[in-house]
Amino acid sequence: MARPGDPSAKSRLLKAAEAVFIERGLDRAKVDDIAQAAGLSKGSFYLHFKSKDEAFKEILGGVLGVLGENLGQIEASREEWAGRTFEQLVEYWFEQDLKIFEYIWERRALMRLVLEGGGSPDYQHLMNLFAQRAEDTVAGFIRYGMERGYYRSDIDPVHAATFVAGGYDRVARRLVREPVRPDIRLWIAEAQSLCLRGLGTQAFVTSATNFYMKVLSDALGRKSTA
Amino acid sequence: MARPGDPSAKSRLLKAAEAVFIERGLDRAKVDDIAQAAGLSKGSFYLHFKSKDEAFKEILGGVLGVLGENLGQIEASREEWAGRTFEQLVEYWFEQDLKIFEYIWERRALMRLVLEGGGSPDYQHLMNLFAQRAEDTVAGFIRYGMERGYYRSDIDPVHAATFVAGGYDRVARRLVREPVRPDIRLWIAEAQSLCLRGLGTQAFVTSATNFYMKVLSDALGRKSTA
Amino acid sequence: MARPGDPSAKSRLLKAAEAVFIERGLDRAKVDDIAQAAGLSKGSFYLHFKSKDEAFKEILGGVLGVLGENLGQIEASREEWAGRTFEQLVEYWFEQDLKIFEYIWERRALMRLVLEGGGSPDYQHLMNLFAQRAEDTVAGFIRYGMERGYYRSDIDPVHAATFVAGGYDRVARRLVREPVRPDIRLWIAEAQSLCLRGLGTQAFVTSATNFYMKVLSDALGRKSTA
Amino acid sequence: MARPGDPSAKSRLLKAAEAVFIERGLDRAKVDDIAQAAGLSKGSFYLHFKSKDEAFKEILGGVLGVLGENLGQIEASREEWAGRTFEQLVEYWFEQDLKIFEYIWERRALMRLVLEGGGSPDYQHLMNLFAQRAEDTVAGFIRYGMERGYYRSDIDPVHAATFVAGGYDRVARRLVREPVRPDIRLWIAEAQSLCLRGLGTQAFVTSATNFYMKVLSDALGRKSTA
DNA sequence: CATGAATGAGGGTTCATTCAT
DNA sequence: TATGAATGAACCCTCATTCAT
Repeated sequence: MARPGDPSAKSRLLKAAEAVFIERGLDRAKVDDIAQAAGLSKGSFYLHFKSKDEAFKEILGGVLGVLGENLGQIEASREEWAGRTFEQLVEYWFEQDLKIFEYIWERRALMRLVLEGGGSPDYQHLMNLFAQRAEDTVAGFIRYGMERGYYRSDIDPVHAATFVAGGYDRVARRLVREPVRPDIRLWIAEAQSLCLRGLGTQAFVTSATNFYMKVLSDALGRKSTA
Repeated sequence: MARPGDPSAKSRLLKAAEAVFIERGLDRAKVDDIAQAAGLSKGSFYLHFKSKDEAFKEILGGVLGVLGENLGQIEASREEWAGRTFEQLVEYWFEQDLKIFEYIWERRALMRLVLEGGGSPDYQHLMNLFAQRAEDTVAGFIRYGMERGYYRSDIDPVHAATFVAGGYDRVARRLVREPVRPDIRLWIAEAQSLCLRGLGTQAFVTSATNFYMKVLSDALGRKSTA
Repeated sequence: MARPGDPSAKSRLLKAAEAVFIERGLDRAKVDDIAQAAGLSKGSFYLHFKSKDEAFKEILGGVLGVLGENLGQIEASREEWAGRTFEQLVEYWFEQDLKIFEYIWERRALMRLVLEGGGSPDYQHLMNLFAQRAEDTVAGFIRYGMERGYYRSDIDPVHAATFVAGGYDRVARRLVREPVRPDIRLWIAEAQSLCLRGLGTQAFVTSATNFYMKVLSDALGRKSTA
Repeated sequence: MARPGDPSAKSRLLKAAEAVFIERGLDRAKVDDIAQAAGLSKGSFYLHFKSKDEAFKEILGGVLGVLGENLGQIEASREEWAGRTFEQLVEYWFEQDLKIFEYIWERRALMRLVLEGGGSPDYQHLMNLFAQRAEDTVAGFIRYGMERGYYRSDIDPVHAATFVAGGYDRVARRLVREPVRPDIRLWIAEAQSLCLRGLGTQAFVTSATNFYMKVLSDALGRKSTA
């Protein structure tokens, strides 16, 4: 029996699909279950998606898109950096990472599915595409930092970016598996601190350390009161 | 066509099944692939297992059995505890946990599959059974400790056991996802230390702390030389 | 969304349906394609036709109707035949057949679909119905011819009609598959000549032969100048 | 319920598939029907064919293979032609074409399906491949005939082959639609005669004409006695 | 009348399971 | 015991048809 055209149909299907994919994985997720979870029929699913895989790709694209936009914003903001102090840049970087990791945390169930290949190896290339994008962004930063004298001049930006991006990836993979919300600020502070200590010139490291010390002591404060 | 009866057939099938389950998950694992990986035919698989699920259950039962045996040994050894000192008991406990977690680490690929439901929710109850068993064992210990005066007398052994067993479970889940072998002794020391500090009487904690201090400083030593 | 009521809607749909049926066959023709080819929506299609099959039946009915009308006209004209000469009758018969075969040629793409069952055996009975109708008409003629002494008296009109109708059918089937327009007059002359030679009395055959000779020599003339 | 392994299963499936394809076309043919017509289940069909299309391709490949072999034999026999007279060559050519057209006639139901695209346009390219092959063979002949002086020297072999191959194709297409076995010898004689008259030098045509006259008069003899 | 989102039966394909050899 | 052809349930996807707007 037909229903009135419902403009929310697709978003309801996406939501339902996400839930079912998260619960059962790409393979065990039945299109029928997704459709019914959205209050629709199997046929309707195919009005909005070419295939089950397509729906998964769209969900995947959604999160990768948000993450990509964040990377884009960071890159776009580079022009404004010229007038800032070390401390301001470190803080800006910190806030950006925080935003990204908060998003990952919020959508951790899906992100976990995504990071683990969606129950299928067929989508690894999308992840790889995004990983490359992230690595390129990191490489751009490292080059910028080297030009400004923040980072040591003997660094190979590409190799360093590979390493740093790999580190972030690992942190994200751990984050999505945390049973309870960890202190994300602390995680980031640790990761960034590591990067800075690894890459930075003496002056920059000293400068940045103050910022991270504060974050860490705040974190300890939170921990001890928690 | 027929091959000579091979007594190793079943164990080869189990090994092959484990490998294929780990690689592809329960669903994507084809019986044909398992049989061929064991150098046998699909038909032979069914001579040894009632179904694919049965084979999975048997593998699952294997690891849970080993873990269960460990729990059994601990429980069985309780009679011998009477004549031991605090320190000896703590050390004994530590060694038992170490043995269990080493086993989990060795079979981490399979354990991961197991802990994550084998790619299917159908086996969660087996996991739950084992979890209950572990929780009961823990509760038994807590009661024993309370009787002996090691643990505070205001503890609810069941609630406490739930919490402690949950903690261990989480540690195991993290362990099976570690990309490189972590310092398992350190992990256990931290977990046990937490339990003891949470549960123990003052005297017992002080006593045990020496042991854990040693483990921790050994761990730091390992880390700094690594 | 809604368009103004358009009285041409149904005829546009019929035209579009015919085109799509011819191009893709009954099965592969999608209602959506038909509707869009008519500049309408799927829903509109169902305002005018109960089903896709119904639309096909209507198209089929259209051509069979035209052909049937021709048969009807021939039968209805029988009263006027009394006053005519052999030659006039032969010529009249020739012109009627010509009209029918010209129509078949004009609509050969559709007729081919029709004659081949519309890509589906479900409509064979409609064809059979028409075939029966044609055969009955032929039988009526044969009886008329026998009464008048044109045809031999030892003919079984039903059997003969079956044969003759089958012959015509075959000619039609061949016609619709001709890549270029053949000399339809010639085809008819040959078919009719065959019928007459098979059925007619000596006097009638002689009489009619003159007519066919003329057609044939005209045909040769056309061929030689073409 | 399992049956004993039957080595004839695939050939029975092919036979059944051919029958069902011929009866219903590629689209309306259900795999289930094919399997059951072969006394097997749907699943068994997929033991022998990757897909329904694959089965069709295999059948198609079978007939095109036989036809291709015939072309191959003709080409391979060219070395032996040197010592022969015109008449012998013409007769040889005639017999080869006869063999091919007899085969087409024997398998006309399938050939018709093939020539009409199998109810689907997806296999046209296989037909086109074969058509090209045939055209190339014809072109080879024309070149040979020109070298030997049988054919006029002002011919473009490629263009001529295109025309001749197209003619043969049309003859085949008509043949497969004949309701009763036509006089294939006559058809070939007419086609070849046309080719020879179109292509041959005066001497060759005269020479060949005798042969064809004989075939034609035999055909008339057959017709008049039939 | 027109629309197009919604429906669900139908059929292709996969693969766990059976069983005659 | 070992084999692998045969089976058929299950699930994805298509598209004719319905109906609220």
